[in-house]
Amino acid sequence: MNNISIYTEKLRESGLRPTRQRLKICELLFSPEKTFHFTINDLTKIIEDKLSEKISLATIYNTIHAFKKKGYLKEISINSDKSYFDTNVTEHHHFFDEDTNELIDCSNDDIDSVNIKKNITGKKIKSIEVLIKVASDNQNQN
Amino acid sequence: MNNISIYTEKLRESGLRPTRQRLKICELLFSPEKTFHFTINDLTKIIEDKLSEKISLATIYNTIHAFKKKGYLKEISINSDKSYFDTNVTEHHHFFDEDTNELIDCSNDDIDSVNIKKNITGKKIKSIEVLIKVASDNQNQN
DNA sequence: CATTTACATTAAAACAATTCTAAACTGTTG
DNA sequence: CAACAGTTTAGAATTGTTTTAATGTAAATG
Ligand SMILES: [Mn+2]
Ligand SMILES: [Mn+2]
Ligand SMILES: [Zn+2]
Ligand SMILES: [Zn+2]
Repeated sequence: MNNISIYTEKLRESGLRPTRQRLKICELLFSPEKTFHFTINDLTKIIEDKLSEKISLATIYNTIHAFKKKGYLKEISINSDKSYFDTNVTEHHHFFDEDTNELIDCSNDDIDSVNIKKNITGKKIKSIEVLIKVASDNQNQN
Repeated sequence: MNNISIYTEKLRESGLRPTRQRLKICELLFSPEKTFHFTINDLTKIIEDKLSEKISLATIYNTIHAFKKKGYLKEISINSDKSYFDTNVTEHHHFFDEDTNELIDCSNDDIDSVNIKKNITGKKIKSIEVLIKVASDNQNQN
């Protein structure tokens, strides 16, 4: 099947024209069968190294932000060093491996649903997400 | 009671000598009856404005990091713009008000305890924390 | 089809948070 | 007091991110 037209649609939905650069980014993000987590730096490296392409940082940031705004990507905050993005846009929880700095999806089967009994008055709950930090047993957790 | 000796002890425990600047920081962090959340920028502002003191940024960062390492402060990741710190070092959950960018402790009474059924093999769970993002009902959530 | 216009890409500059550096300072110890 | 270890500081450097402004591209207009 023609993925290009899917990417084109996603770009249009995000308010962007389907350019060569943006289609390349789409291919990296949306063609893998499995969802994954990445930083802008990861993505830039892949574009440079694996694709031997050159897409300017500004274009990468613009495109990623447009997708995030539209809901085609999710941003995950693990630490304040950098932003992580997630191609799995469903509401879900994460393990964060402090040894490897790796972010791993927590299947809904692996956790009981979280029940909030009392909310802030006048506010609506937008999301409930759990972050489980893990590390090797015999590790010094700084 | 003499808080100074408590602060001195905390500093020593964190591997730092009790200097005038560091004791000032201790007072701001540990004398309030209620715990609170702050950014380095918040803290710097308080020192400058309310205390009319001048403590260099480097000293502030050093001291906060030493306390964090020792476990006298906790770092909370909400977004990647800046780090939030918490004087409540117990494991607990947070509401984050997207309208005001305010971080609010979620009392343990307000949430059922989170039950993880399956963990990553060979890893130990270091913490389980829930982040509940809230916003005004009639708000555009970008 | 030529012209206008809107949108894109880019390199580089600007920016903000954080970390590092190196020199001056302080307090303790021999 | 002299030597030393640790501290403070201003400012420089670094890092991730955003903005700018010049140039390019391609859809829309007539
Ligand atoms: Mn950090
Ligand atoms: Mn952000
Ligand atoms: Zn995920
Ligand atoms: Zn808290």
